[in-house]
Amino acid sequence: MIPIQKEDSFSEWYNDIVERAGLSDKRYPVKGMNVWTSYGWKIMRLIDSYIRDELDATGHDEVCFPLLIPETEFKKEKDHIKGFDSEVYWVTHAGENELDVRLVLRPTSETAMYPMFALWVRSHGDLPLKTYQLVNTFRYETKQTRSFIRVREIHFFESHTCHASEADAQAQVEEDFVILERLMDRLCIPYSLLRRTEWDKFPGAHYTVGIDTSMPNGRSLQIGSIHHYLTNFSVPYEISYETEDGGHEHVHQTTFGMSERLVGAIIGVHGDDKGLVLPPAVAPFQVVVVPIPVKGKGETVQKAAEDLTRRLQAAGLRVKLDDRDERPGSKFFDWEIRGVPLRLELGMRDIEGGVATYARRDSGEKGALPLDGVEQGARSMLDEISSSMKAKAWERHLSAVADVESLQDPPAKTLRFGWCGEELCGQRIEEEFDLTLLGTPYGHEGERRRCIVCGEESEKLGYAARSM
RNA sequence: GGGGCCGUGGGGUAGCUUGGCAUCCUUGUGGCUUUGGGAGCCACUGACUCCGGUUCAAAUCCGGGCGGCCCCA
Repeated sequence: MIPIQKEDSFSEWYNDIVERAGLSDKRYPVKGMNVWTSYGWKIMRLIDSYIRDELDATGHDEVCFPLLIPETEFKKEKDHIKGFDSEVYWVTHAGENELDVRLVLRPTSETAMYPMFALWVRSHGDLPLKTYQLVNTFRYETKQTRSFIRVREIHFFESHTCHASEADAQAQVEEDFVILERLMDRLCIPYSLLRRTEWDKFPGAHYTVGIDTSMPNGRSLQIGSIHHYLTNFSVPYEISYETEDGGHEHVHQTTFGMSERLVGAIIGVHGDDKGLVLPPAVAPFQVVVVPIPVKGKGETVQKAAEDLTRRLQAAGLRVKLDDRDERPGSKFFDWEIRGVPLRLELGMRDIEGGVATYARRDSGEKGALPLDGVEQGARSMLDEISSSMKAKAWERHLSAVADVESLQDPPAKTLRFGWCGEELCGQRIEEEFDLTLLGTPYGHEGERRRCIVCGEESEKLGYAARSM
C-alpha cells in the first residue's frame, strides 16, 4: 500500500504514483519539461500506435512539419494570434545575430501547415485533404505545472483536414467522434463531448467540442478537442480550390487534437491505493510471470517460468519474466505500483497441479489458470479485465455529474443545470462560483429548464466544474 | 507586476534560533542467507544550490546570483 491514499489527497497521490511507477522524471531543470522515462514512454508509444492505426484506417496521411514558424505566418489569423500571444516561446537569435523575422516554437500547427496547404490544394480533386502528425508543441504555461497534465513541452497529436464544403467538414467532425470512441475504448476512458462556450473556444475556430473526463477529486480534465474552422483560416491563408465549373472557393477545415494528457487520464481514472492500474491495451507488460523458487528446485521452477513466458510471448502478448533475485512479495508490490494487468505466479505447487496462480490487478481476484491452453486463458482474462475496467470507469464518470438547482455550496462534481446560453450569465457562473463552464452537450439532451442565473427558459443545458 | 517561503547524498529528512567531526529512513553496490505478499545480518558508495563577505572556524550569520514553491494583481 502506498502511503498516500487516492481519495484523501488526489493531487499528492498523483505525483507520488508518477514517480514510483517510473513514468516520468520531473527533475529536469526546466519547469514543465519532464523526461519521459522508459516505462512511461512505452505507454505513450502504445497510445500513439493506436492513434496512427485509427487515423490511417480513416484515410488520413501522416506528415511532419517543422517546429519553427515565422512570425509573419503566425500572425495571419487575428483571433489565433490573440489567443496564443501570451504563451508562445520565441526564437529571436541565431548564433550571434538577431533574426530579421522572429520564429515561434509551434504552440499548435495551424500556422505552420496552412501556408503549405495553400500550395497543395489546387482543385476539388485534391479534396478532402486529411493529414495528421505526432509532434511536440510548446506553450509557456504560467500556472503550476504537473506531469502529463500541464506541461510546457507537449507530446501532441493533431489532425488537420480541408474540405470542399461546410457539410463535408461537418461530416469529418462526426468521423472524429467515431475515431475518438474507438481510441477511448482501448484506453477504457469515459468522456463527455461538450460544445465549448464562445469565449472558451479555440482561437480562430467556428466552434470547439471539448472532450472531458472526470478525476476522482471531482475536477474535470480536458483530454482533447475537435474544432470546426469553417473558412476562418483558409481565407487569410488563401487555401482555395477550383470547382468543377471553374469557380474558386475557400476550403472548410477541421482539426482534432489530443496529447499526453491521455496518460494523465489513465493514471487518474484507473489508479488505486496500490498504484497504477493499466488497461491491457496500453500496458507495456500485460502479464508478469513471477517464479516462486524453493530450495533445491530453483532450476525446475525457472525453466517452467521461462517456458510459460515464451509461450505467452509467442501468442502475441507483452510479457515480463521477473526472475530478479528478490523475494516474491517484493516483486508483487513493484508490479502492482506499475499497474501490470495480470500476474502469473509459478511455484512447485502450481507446476505439479498443471496451473499458474493468477492475480488480477483491477479486482485483486486470485485463482488458478490451467497451463494447458494458457495462451487463450490469459488472453480472455485480459479481455475481461479491459471490459470490466471500462464499465467501472464509465459508471464513475456518469455518477460524477450532479443536477443542481443552485450553485451555492455545490458538490465536488461536474454540475449540470439550465443555462440560457448568454455570455453575461455564463461569466457570472464562472466568476462568482469559481467554476469553469465546460459548455453545452454536443448532442441534444432534451427537456427545457430555467437558466440558473437569469431564470429564462431554455433548451440548453450547462455543464460546469472545477478544472484540473 | 507586488509580497512571502524554501534550496542538505538518487528520494525523503534532522541540524540553522545559540557557528565547532552533518542525523535518521529509503535507494544503490558487494557478500552471507532466504524465497507462496515489502525478510535478516555484515561491509561499502553517496549531500550542505552557486559566488562573495564576516570569523581561528560557516549547512548555520550577512550580501548577491541561480532554481523551486505559495499568495495577491
